[in-house]
Amino acid sequence: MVEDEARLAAALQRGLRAEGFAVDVARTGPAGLDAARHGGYDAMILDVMLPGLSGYELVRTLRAEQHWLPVLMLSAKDGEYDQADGLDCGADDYLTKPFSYVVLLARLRALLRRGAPERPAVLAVGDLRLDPARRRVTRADAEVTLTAREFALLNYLMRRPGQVISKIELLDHVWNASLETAPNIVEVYVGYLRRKLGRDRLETIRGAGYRLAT
Amino acid sequence: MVEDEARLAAALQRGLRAEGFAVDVARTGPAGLDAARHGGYDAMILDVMLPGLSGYELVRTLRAEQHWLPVLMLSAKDGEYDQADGLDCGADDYLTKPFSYVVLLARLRALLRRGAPERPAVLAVGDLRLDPARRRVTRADAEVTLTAREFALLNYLMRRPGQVISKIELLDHVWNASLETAPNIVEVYVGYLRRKLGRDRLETIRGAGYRLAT
DNA sequence: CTCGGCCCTGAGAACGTGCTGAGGACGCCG
DNA sequence: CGGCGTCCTCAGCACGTTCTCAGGGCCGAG
Repeated sequence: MVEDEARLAAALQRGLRAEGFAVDVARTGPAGLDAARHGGYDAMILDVMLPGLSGYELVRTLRAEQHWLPVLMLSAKDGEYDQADGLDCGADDYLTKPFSYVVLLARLRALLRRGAPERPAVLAVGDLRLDPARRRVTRADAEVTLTAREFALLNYLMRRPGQVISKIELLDHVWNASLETAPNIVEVYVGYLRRKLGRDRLETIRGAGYRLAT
Repeated sequence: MVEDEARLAAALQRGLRAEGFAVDVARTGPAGLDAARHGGYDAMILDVMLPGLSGYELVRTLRAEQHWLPVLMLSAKDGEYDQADGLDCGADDYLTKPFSYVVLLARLRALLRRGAPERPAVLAVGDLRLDPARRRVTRADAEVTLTAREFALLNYLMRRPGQVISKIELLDHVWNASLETAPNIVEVYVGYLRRKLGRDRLETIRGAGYRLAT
Protein backbone atom coordinates (compact mmCIF):
# COMPACT_ATOMS: atom_id res chain seq x y z
CA MET A 1 0.00 0.00 0.00
CA VAL A 2 1.26 3.45 -0.90
CA GLU A 3 -0.36 6.05 1.33
CA ASP A 4 1.08 9.03 3.15
CA GLU A 5 -1.67 9.68 5.68
CA ALA A 6 -0.37 7.71 8.63
CA ARG A 7 -3.70 7.12 10.37
CA LEU A 8 -5.49 5.83 7.30
CA ALA A 9 -2.52 3.66 6.37
CA ALA A 10 -2.38 2.15 9.85
CA ALA A 11 -6.10 1.48 10.01
CA LEU A 12 -6.16 -0.17 6.60
CA GLN A 13 -3.09 -2.22 7.38
CA ARG A 14 -4.67 -3.48 10.56
CA GLY A 15 -7.93 -4.31 8.83
CA LEU A 16 -6.34 -6.10 5.91
CA ARG A 17 -4.03 -8.09 8.16
CA ALA A 18 -7.04 -9.24 10.11
CA GLU A 19 -8.40 -10.57 6.80
CA GLY A 20 -5.23 -12.57 6.28
CA PHE A 21 -3.37 -10.32 3.86
CA ALA A 22 0.31 -9.54 4.20
CA VAL A 23 0.59 -5.77 3.96
CA ASP A 24 3.53 -3.40 3.61
CA VAL A 25 3.19 0.36 3.58
CA ALA A 26 5.25 2.87 1.62
CA ARG A 27 4.83 6.56 2.40
CA THR A 28 6.15 8.29 -0.70
CA GLY A 29 5.74 7.93 -4.44
CA PRO A 30 9.32 6.89 -5.19
CA ALA A 31 9.36 4.37 -2.34
CA GLY A 32 6.10 2.90 -3.62
CA LEU A 33 7.43 2.60 -7.15
CA ASP A 34 10.45 0.80 -5.90
CA ALA A 35 8.40 -1.60 -3.82
CA ALA A 36 6.11 -2.33 -6.78
CA ARG A 37 9.10 -3.08 -8.99
CA HIS A 38 10.93 -5.39 -6.65
CA GLY A 39 8.58 -6.42 -3.87
CA GLY A 40 6.86 -9.36 -5.55
CA TYR A 41 3.42 -8.22 -4.46
CA ASP A 42 0.06 -9.53 -5.68
CA ALA A 43 -1.61 -6.14 -5.77
CA MET A 44 -1.13 -2.52 -4.85
CA ILE A 45 -3.41 -0.02 -3.13
CA LEU A 46 -2.29 3.40 -4.25
CA ASP A 47 -3.20 6.88 -3.13
CA VAL A 48 -3.14 9.62 -5.76
CA MET A 49 -1.80 12.43 -3.59
CA LEU A 50 1.71 11.40 -2.67
CA PRO A 51 4.93 13.22 -1.90
CA GLY A 52 7.59 12.91 -4.57
CA LEU A 53 5.56 11.27 -7.32
CA SER A 54 1.81 11.23 -7.85
CA GLY A 55 -0.13 7.99 -8.04
CA TYR A 56 -0.90 8.68 -11.68
CA GLU A 57 2.75 9.03 -12.58
CA LEU A 58 3.60 5.97 -10.54
CA VAL A 59 1.18 3.72 -12.43
CA ARG A 60 2.12 5.17 -15.76
CA THR A 61 5.78 4.53 -15.08
CA LEU A 62 5.06 1.02 -13.90
CA ARG A 63 3.01 0.18 -17.00
CA ALA A 64 5.58 1.70 -19.32
CA GLU A 65 8.11 -0.65 -17.74
CA GLN A 66 5.85 -3.64 -18.46
CA HIS A 67 4.82 -4.31 -14.87
CA TRP A 68 1.25 -5.55 -14.75
CA LEU A 69 0.64 -5.62 -11.01
CA PRO A 70 -3.08 -5.05 -10.27
CA VAL A 71 -3.55 -1.52 -8.96
CA LEU A 72 -6.45 -0.18 -6.92
CA MET A 73 -6.38 3.60 -6.83
CA LEU A 74 -7.68 5.87 -4.10
CA SER A 75 -8.33 9.55 -4.60
CA ALA A 76 -9.82 12.45 -2.75
CA LYS A 77 -12.93 13.51 -4.59
CA ASP A 78 -12.18 17.21 -4.78
CA GLY A 79 -12.13 17.11 -8.51
CA GLU A 80 -8.60 18.35 -9.16
CA TYR A 81 -8.19 15.30 -11.28
CA ASP A 82 -10.94 13.58 -13.14
CA GLN A 83 -11.97 10.09 -12.09
CA ALA A 84 -11.48 8.79 -15.56
CA ASP A 85 -7.85 9.89 -15.50
CA GLY A 86 -6.98 7.19 -13.01
CA LEU A 87 -8.15 4.38 -15.22
CA ASP A 88 -6.51 6.08 -18.18
CA CYS A 89 -3.01 5.72 -16.83
CA GLY A 90 -3.46 2.04 -16.23
CA ALA A 91 -5.03 1.54 -12.81
CA ASP A 92 -7.32 -1.49 -12.71
CA ASP A 93 -9.94 -0.09 -10.37
CA TYR A 94 -10.72 3.16 -8.69
CA LEU A 95 -12.25 4.37 -5.43
CA THR A 96 -12.93 7.91 -4.32
CA LYS A 97 -12.46 8.99 -0.71
CA PRO A 98 -14.25 8.70 1.52
CA PHE A 99 -14.85 5.07 0.70
CA SER A 100 -16.32 2.16 2.59
CA TYR A 101 -13.85 -0.33 3.98
CA VAL A 102 -16.11 -3.18 2.96
CA VAL A 103 -16.18 -1.93 -0.59
CA LEU A 104 -12.42 -1.61 -0.65
CA LEU A 105 -12.08 -5.17 0.52
CA ALA A 106 -14.53 -6.48 -2.04
CA ARG A 107 -12.82 -4.67 -4.88
CA LEU A 108 -9.40 -5.78 -3.75
CA ARG A 109 -10.56 -9.37 -3.72
CA ALA A 110 -12.06 -8.96 -7.17
CA LEU A 111 -8.74 -7.62 -8.43
CA LEU A 112 -6.83 -10.53 -6.97
CA ARG A 113 -9.27 -13.01 -8.41
CA ARG A 114 -9.05 -11.43 -11.81
CA GLY A 115 -5.28 -11.71 -11.26
CA ALA A 116 -4.12 -11.42 -14.82
CA PRO A 117 -0.58 -12.72 -14.92
CA GLU A 118 1.12 -11.54 -18.06
CA ARG A 119 -1.47 -9.13 -19.29
CA PRO A 120 -0.68 -8.13 -22.82
CA ALA A 121 0.67 -4.62 -23.06
CA VAL A 122 -1.93 -3.85 -25.68
CA LEU A 123 -5.52 -5.01 -25.61
CA ALA A 124 -6.70 -6.25 -28.98
CA VAL A 125 -10.17 -7.23 -30.14
CA GLY A 126 -10.69 -7.72 -33.85
CA ASP A 127 -8.82 -4.92 -35.61
CA LEU A 128 -9.18 -2.71 -32.55
CA ARG A 129 -6.10 -2.14 -30.43
CA LEU A 130 -5.88 -0.22 -27.19
CA ASP A 131 -2.65 0.61 -25.39
CA PRO A 132 -3.42 1.52 -21.77
CA ALA A 133 0.07 2.81 -21.02
CA ARG A 134 0.31 5.07 -24.03
CA ARG A 135 -3.38 5.89 -23.99
CA ARG A 136 -3.67 5.21 -27.70
CA VAL A 137 -6.35 3.47 -29.72
CA THR A 138 -6.07 2.30 -33.30
CA ARG A 139 -8.61 0.76 -35.62
CA ALA A 140 -7.14 -1.15 -38.55
CA ASP A 141 -3.83 0.66 -37.89
CA ALA A 142 -5.46 4.08 -38.11
CA GLU A 143 -5.27 6.13 -34.95
CA VAL A 144 -8.54 7.11 -33.32
CA THR A 145 -8.59 10.05 -30.93
CA LEU A 146 -10.80 9.57 -27.90
CA THR A 147 -11.66 11.83 -25.01
CA ALA A 148 -10.78 10.68 -21.49
CA ARG A 149 -14.25 9.37 -20.82
CA GLU A 150 -14.55 7.59 -24.14
CA PHE A 151 -11.20 5.96 -23.53
CA ALA A 152 -12.15 4.78 -20.06
CA LEU A 153 -15.37 3.27 -21.38
CA LEU A 154 -13.68 1.47 -24.25
CA ASN A 155 -10.94 0.28 -21.92
CA TYR A 156 -13.49 -1.27 -19.60
CA LEU A 157 -15.35 -2.94 -22.44
CA MET A 158 -12.20 -4.29 -24.07
CA ARG A 159 -11.20 -6.10 -20.90
CA ARG A 160 -14.37 -8.16 -21.16
CA PRO A 161 -14.89 -8.75 -24.86
CA GLY A 162 -17.98 -10.77 -25.71
CA GLN A 163 -19.52 -10.34 -22.28
CA VAL A 164 -22.71 -8.42 -21.74
CA ILE A 165 -22.11 -5.49 -19.44
CA SER A 166 -25.01 -3.64 -17.90
CA LYS A 167 -25.38 0.11 -17.91
CA ILE A 168 -25.37 0.05 -14.14
CA GLU A 169 -22.03 -1.70 -14.06
CA LEU A 170 -20.59 0.80 -16.52
CA LEU A 171 -21.92 3.73 -14.51
CA ASP A 172 -20.36 2.18 -11.48
CA HIS A 173 -16.89 1.53 -12.86
CA VAL A 174 -16.38 4.09 -15.58
CA TRP A 175 -18.26 6.99 -14.01
CA ASN A 176 -17.97 6.08 -10.33
CA ALA A 177 -21.56 7.19 -10.22
CA SER A 178 -24.24 6.42 -7.69
CA LEU A 179 -27.14 4.19 -8.63
CA GLU A 180 -29.44 7.14 -9.06
CA THR A 181 -27.52 8.59 -11.98
CA ALA A 182 -29.52 8.54 -15.18
CA PRO A 183 -28.30 5.71 -17.41
CA ASN A 184 -28.74 7.91 -20.47
CA ILE A 185 -25.16 9.12 -20.19
CA VAL A 186 -23.98 5.62 -21.02
CA GLU A 187 -26.16 5.56 -24.13
CA VAL A 188 -24.70 8.88 -25.20
CA TYR A 189 -21.12 7.69 -24.85
CA VAL A 190 -21.80 4.38 -26.54
CA GLY A 191 -23.15 6.51 -29.37
CA TYR A 192 -19.89 8.53 -29.47
CA LEU A 193 -17.80 5.38 -29.56
CA ARG A 194 -19.90 3.87 -32.30
CA ARG A 195 -19.40 6.96 -34.41
CA LYS A 196 -15.64 6.76 -33.99
CA LEU A 197 -15.11 3.00 -34.13
CA GLY A 198 -17.80 1.80 -36.48
CA ARG A 199 -21.45 1.15 -36.06
CA ASP A 200 -21.43 -2.59 -35.39
CA ARG A 201 -18.55 -2.93 -32.95
CA LEU A 202 -20.79 -2.32 -29.95
CA GLU A 203 -23.83 -4.51 -29.73
CA THR A 204 -26.90 -3.44 -27.77
CA ILE A 205 -28.53 -6.20 -25.76
CA ARG A 206 -31.91 -4.71 -25.07
CA GLY A 207 -32.87 -4.74 -21.44
CA ALA A 208 -29.46 -6.08 -20.44
CA GLY A 209 -26.56 -3.91 -21.56
CA TYR A 210 -23.83 -3.74 -24.18
CA ARG A 211 -21.36 -6.17 -25.65
CA LEU A 212 -18.16 -5.61 -27.56
CA ALA A 213 -18.27 -7.74 -30.70
CA THR A 214 -15.35 -10.14 -30.85
CA MET B 1 -35.98 -4.55 -0.44
CA VAL B 2 -36.88 -2.01 2.20
CA GLU B 3 -35.86 1.46 1.05
CA ASP B 4 -37.67 4.77 1.19
CA GLU B 5 -35.68 6.73 -1.39
CA ALA B 6 -37.79 6.12 -4.45
CA ARG B 7 -35.09 6.68 -7.07
CA LEU B 8 -32.56 4.40 -5.44
CA ALA B 9 -35.19 1.75 -4.89
CA ALA B 10 -36.32 1.90 -8.50
CA ALA B 11 -32.77 1.75 -9.86
CA LEU B 12 -31.87 -1.22 -7.69
CA GLN B 13 -35.07 -3.01 -8.53
CA ARG B 14 -34.43 -2.57 -12.22
CA GLY B 15 -30.86 -3.77 -11.92
CA LEU B 16 -31.67 -6.81 -9.83
CA ARG B 17 -34.56 -7.81 -12.04
CA ALA B 18 -32.27 -7.69 -15.03
CA GLU B 19 -30.12 -10.21 -13.16
CA GLY B 20 -33.06 -12.53 -12.80
CA PHE B 21 -34.13 -11.75 -9.25
CA ALA B 22 -37.74 -11.20 -8.30
CA VAL B 23 -37.83 -8.00 -6.28
CA ASP B 24 -40.48 -6.34 -4.18
CA VAL B 25 -40.04 -2.97 -2.55
CA ALA B 26 -41.42 -1.79 0.78
CA ARG B 27 -41.10 1.89 1.63
CA THR B 28 -41.50 1.92 5.40
CA GLY B 29 -40.14 -0.03 8.33
CA PRO B 30 -43.41 -1.63 9.38
CA ALA B 31 -44.28 -2.60 5.80
CA GLY B 32 -40.85 -4.16 5.44
CA LEU B 33 -41.19 -6.12 8.64
CA ASP B 34 -44.50 -7.48 7.51
CA ALA B 35 -43.12 -8.49 4.14
CA ALA B 36 -40.16 -10.23 5.80
CA ARG B 37 -42.47 -12.17 8.07
CA HIS B 38 -44.93 -13.36 5.47
CA GLY B 39 -43.41 -12.81 2.04
CA GLY B 40 -41.46 -16.03 1.67
CA TYR B 41 -38.36 -14.23 0.43
CA ASP B 42 -34.85 -15.60 0.03
CA ALA B 43 -33.11 -12.47 1.28
CA MET B 44 -33.71 -8.86 2.27
CA ILE B 45 -31.89 -5.66 1.37
CA LEU B 46 -32.55 -3.21 4.15
CA ASP B 47 -31.89 0.50 4.51
CA VAL B 48 -31.17 1.78 8.02
CA MET B 49 -32.96 5.10 7.76
CA LEU B 50 -36.62 4.28 7.38
CA PRO B 51 -39.88 5.93 8.32
CA GLY B 52 -41.76 4.20 11.13
CA LEU B 53 -39.12 1.73 12.25
CA SER B 54 -35.36 1.81 11.77
CA GLY B 55 -33.54 -0.97 9.98
CA TYR B 56 -31.82 -1.89 13.23
CA GLU B 57 -35.07 -2.33 15.06
CA LEU B 58 -36.51 -4.23 12.16
CA VAL B 59 -33.75 -6.85 12.17
CA ARG B 60 -33.76 -7.12 15.92
CA THR B 61 -37.48 -7.74 15.92
CA LEU B 62 -37.18 -10.29 13.15
CA ARG B 63 -34.44 -12.21 14.90
CA ALA B 64 -36.31 -12.12 18.21
CA GLU B 65 -39.19 -13.80 16.39
CA GLN B 66 -36.89 -16.55 15.14
CA HIS B 67 -36.88 -15.49 11.52
CA TRP B 68 -33.47 -16.19 9.97
CA LEU B 69 -33.87 -14.55 6.60
CA PRO B 70 -30.48 -13.35 5.29
CA VAL B 71 -30.28 -9.55 5.63
CA LEU B 72 -27.97 -7.19 3.76
CA MET B 73 -27.95 -3.77 5.39
CA LEU B 74 -27.37 -0.40 3.75
CA SER B 75 -26.51 2.72 5.69
CA ALA B 76 -25.57 6.30 4.99
CA LYS B 77 -22.09 6.97 6.27
CA ASP B 78 -22.82 9.97 8.44
CA GLY B 79 -21.67 8.16 11.50
CA GLU B 80 -24.70 8.53 13.69
CA TYR B 81 -24.66 4.80 13.97
CA ASP B 82 -21.61 2.62 13.84
CA GLN B 83 -21.12 -0.08 11.29
CA ALA B 84 -20.72 -2.68 13.99
CA ASP B 85 -24.20 -1.90 15.29
CA GLY B 86 -25.77 -3.32 12.18
CA LEU B 87 -24.03 -6.65 12.49
CA ASP B 88 -24.74 -6.70 16.22
CA CYS B 89 -28.47 -6.57 15.71
CA GLY B 90 -28.36 -9.59 13.49
CA ALA B 91 -27.73 -8.40 9.95
CA ASP B 92 -25.66 -10.83 7.89
CA ASP B 93 -23.74 -8.29 5.87
CA TYR B 94 -23.33 -4.57 5.69
CA LEU B 95 -22.66 -1.90 3.06
CA THR B 96 -22.25 1.84 3.55
CA LYS B 97 -23.64 4.32 1.05
CA PRO B 98 -22.50 5.21 -1.44
CA PHE B 99 -21.79 1.65 -2.46
CA SER B 100 -20.91 -0.06 -5.69
CA TYR B 101 -23.70 -1.89 -7.45
CA VAL B 102 -21.41 -4.68 -8.49
CA VAL B 103 -20.30 -5.19 -4.91
CA LEU B 104 -23.89 -5.25 -3.73
CA LEU B 105 -24.64 -7.90 -6.29
CA ALA B 106 -21.65 -10.00 -5.29
CA ARG B 107 -22.54 -9.81 -1.62
CA LEU B 108 -26.16 -10.59 -2.25
CA ARG B 109 -25.15 -13.67 -4.23
CA ALA B 110 -22.78 -14.68 -1.44
CA LEU B 111 -25.62 -14.39 1.09
CA LEU B 112 -27.94 -16.50 -1.03
CA ARG B 113 -25.24 -19.09 -1.64
CA ARG B 114 -24.54 -19.40 2.04
CA GLY B 115 -28.07 -20.65 2.55
CA ALA B 116 -28.35 -22.85 -0.51
CA PRO B 117 -26.06 -25.46 -1.98
CA GLU B 118 -23.58 -23.97 -4.38
CA ARG B 119 -25.06 -23.24 -7.74
CA PRO B 120 -23.12 -23.86 -10.92
CA ALA B 121 -22.20 -20.76 -12.89
CA VAL B 122 -23.82 -22.13 -16.03
CA LEU B 123 -27.15 -23.93 -15.99
CA ALA B 124 -27.45 -26.87 -18.36
CA VAL B 125 -30.46 -29.06 -19.16
CA GLY B 126 -30.20 -31.42 -22.11
CA ASP B 127 -28.51 -29.50 -24.92
CA LEU B 128 -29.74 -26.23 -23.46
CA ARG B 129 -27.23 -24.02 -21.68
CA LEU B 130 -27.86 -20.74 -19.90
CA ASP B 131 -25.15 -18.49 -18.52
CA PRO B 132 -26.66 -15.98 -16.10
CA ALA B 133 -23.53 -13.82 -15.88
CA ARG B 134 -23.09 -13.49 -19.61
CA ARG B 135 -26.79 -13.56 -20.17
CA ARG B 136 -26.37 -16.01 -22.99
CA VAL B 137 -28.45 -19.02 -24.04
CA THR B 138 -27.37 -21.72 -26.47
CA ARG B 139 -29.22 -24.70 -27.83
CA ALA B 140 -26.97 -27.42 -29.23
CA ASP B 141 -24.16 -24.81 -29.34
CA ALA B 142 -26.21 -22.40 -31.42
CA GLU B 143 -26.87 -19.08 -29.76
CA VAL B 144 -30.50 -18.21 -29.14
CA THR B 145 -31.45 -14.57 -28.68
CA LEU B 146 -34.08 -13.97 -26.04
CA THR B 147 -35.78 -10.83 -24.84
CA ALA B 148 -35.40 -9.84 -21.20
CA ARG B 149 -38.69 -11.42 -20.19
CA GLU B 150 -38.10 -14.62 -22.09
CA PHE B 151 -34.68 -14.90 -20.48
CA ALA B 152 -36.08 -14.42 -16.99
CA LEU B 153 -38.71 -17.07 -17.58
CA LEU B 154 -36.27 -19.64 -18.96
CA ASN B 155 -33.85 -18.86 -16.16
CA TYR B 156 -36.51 -19.65 -13.59
CA LEU B 157 -37.55 -22.86 -15.29
CA MET B 158 -34.01 -24.10 -15.74
CA ARG B 159 -33.35 -23.89 -12.03
CA ARG B 160 -36.11 -26.44 -11.47
CA PRO B 161 -35.82 -28.87 -14.36
CA GLY B 162 -38.35 -31.68 -14.33
CA GLN B 163 -40.52 -29.98 -11.73
CA VAL B 164 -44.02 -28.82 -12.48
CA ILE B 165 -44.30 -25.09 -11.94
CA SER B 166 -47.67 -23.39 -11.75
CA LYS B 167 -48.60 -20.30 -13.69
CA ILE B 168 -49.23 -18.48 -10.44
CA GLU B 169 -45.71 -19.20 -9.27
CA LEU B 170 -44.29 -17.97 -12.55
CA LEU B 171 -46.39 -14.83 -12.44
CA ASP B 172 -45.16 -14.21 -8.96
CA HIS B 173 -41.45 -14.77 -9.56
CA VAL B 174 -40.90 -13.81 -13.17
CA TRP B 175 -43.45 -11.04 -13.50
CA ASN B 176 -43.67 -9.82 -9.92
CA ALA B 177 -47.36 -9.62 -10.66
CA SER B 178 -50.28 -9.46 -8.31
CA LEU B 179 -52.62 -12.40 -7.96
CA GLU B 180 -55.23 -10.77 -10.14
CA THR B 181 -53.05 -10.68 -13.24
CA ALA B 182 -54.39 -12.80 -16.05
CA PRO B 183 -52.36 -16.02 -16.37
CA ASN B 184 -52.64 -15.81 -20.14
CA ILE B 185 -49.41 -13.83 -20.30
CA VAL B 186 -47.54 -16.91 -19.12
CA GLU B 187 -49.09 -18.98 -21.88
CA VAL B 188 -48.04 -16.38 -24.40
CA TYR B 189 -44.43 -16.40 -23.25
CA VAL B 190 -44.24 -20.17 -23.03
CA GLY B 191 -45.37 -20.05 -26.64
CA TYR B 192 -42.53 -17.67 -27.52
CA LEU B 193 -39.97 -19.90 -25.82
CA ARG B 194 -41.29 -23.00 -27.55
CA ARG B 195 -40.88 -21.27 -30.90
CA LYS B 196 -37.27 -20.40 -30.14
CA LEU B 197 -36.14 -23.51 -28.29
CA GLY B 198 -38.16 -26.29 -29.89
CA ARG B 199 -41.69 -27.44 -29.48
CA ASP B 200 -41.21 -30.26 -27.01
CA ARG B 201 -38.79 -28.71 -24.52
CA LEU B 202 -41.62 -27.24 -22.46
CA GLU B 203 -44.31 -29.64 -21.41
CA THR B 204 -47.81 -28.48 -20.51
CA ILE B 205 -49.29 -30.20 -17.47
CA ARG B 206 -52.93 -29.46 -17.90
CA GLY B 207 -54.46 -27.84 -14.85
CA ALA B 208 -51.13 -27.73 -13.01
CA GLY B 209 -48.51 -25.77 -14.89
CA TYR B 210 -45.41 -26.32 -17.01
CA ARG B 211 -42.36 -28.52 -16.83
CA LEU B 212 -38.97 -28.27 -18.49
CA ALA B 213 -38.17 -31.61 -20.12
CA THR B 214 -34.91 -33.05 -18.84
C1' DC C 1 -70.57 -37.91 -28.57
C1' DT C 2 -71.11 -33.52 -26.41
C1' DC C 3 -69.89 -30.04 -23.41
C1' DG C 4 -67.14 -27.07 -20.62
C1' DG C 5 -62.93 -25.57 -19.33
C1' DC C 6 -58.14 -25.02 -20.30
C1' DC C 7 -54.71 -23.81 -23.41
C1' DC C 8 -52.73 -21.90 -27.79
C1' DT C 9 -51.96 -18.33 -31.05
C1' DG C 10 -52.11 -14.32 -34.30
C1' DA C 11 -53.10 -9.46 -34.54
C1' DG C 12 -52.34 -5.30 -32.94
C1' DA C 13 -52.37 -1.79 -29.15
C1' DA C 14 -49.67 0.10 -25.36
C1' DC C 15 -45.50 0.64 -23.34
C1' DG C 16 -40.70 1.18 -22.52
C1' DT C 17 -35.97 1.38 -23.89
C1' DG C 18 -32.42 3.15 -26.44
C1' DC C 19 -30.65 6.61 -29.97
C1' DT C 20 -29.74 11.16 -31.38
C1' DG C 21 -29.19 16.19 -32.12
C1' DA C 22 -29.29 20.50 -29.78
C1' DG C 23 -27.44 22.97 -26.48
C1' DG C 24 -25.89 24.45 -21.59
C1' DA C 25 -22.10 24.30 -17.96
C1' DC C 26 -17.53 24.22 -17.09
C1' DG C 27 -12.59 24.56 -17.41
C1' DC C 28 -8.55 25.65 -20.21
C1' DC C 29 -5.79 28.43 -23.07
C1' DG C 30 -4.63 32.01 -25.99
C1' DC D 1 -12.47 38.13 -22.39
C1' DG D 2 -13.70 34.85 -26.11
C1' DG D 3 -13.00 30.50 -28.44
C1' DC D 4 -12.60 25.70 -27.92
C1' DG D 5 -13.18 21.02 -26.27
C1' DT D 6 -15.26 17.91 -23.06
C1' DC D 7 -18.86 16.41 -20.24
C1' DC D 8 -23.40 16.10 -19.42
C1' DT D 9 -28.76 17.05 -19.73
C1' DC D 10 -32.85 17.03 -22.11
C1' DA D 11 -36.64 16.06 -25.18
C1' DG D 12 -38.38 13.89 -29.26
C1' DC D 13 -38.45 10.00 -32.04
C1' DA D 14 -38.12 5.10 -33.63
C1' DC D 15 -38.61 0.63 -32.90
C1' DG D 16 -38.45 -3.60 -30.23
C1' DT D 17 -40.82 -5.64 -26.39
C1' DT D 18 -44.57 -6.55 -23.59
C1' DC D 19 -49.16 -7.28 -23.00
C1' DT D 20 -54.31 -7.62 -24.21
C1' DC D 21 -57.80 -9.71 -26.56
C1' DA D 22 -60.66 -12.74 -29.11
C1' DG D 23 -61.27 -16.81 -31.68
C1' DG D 24 -60.41 -21.47 -32.13
C1' DG D 25 -58.36 -26.11 -30.85
C1' DC D 26 -57.60 -29.70 -27.67
C1' DC D 27 -58.50 -32.62 -23.74
C1' DG D 28 -61.01 -34.90 -20.22
C1' DA D 29 -65.44 -35.77 -17.93
C1' DG D 30 -69.83 -37.36 -18.14
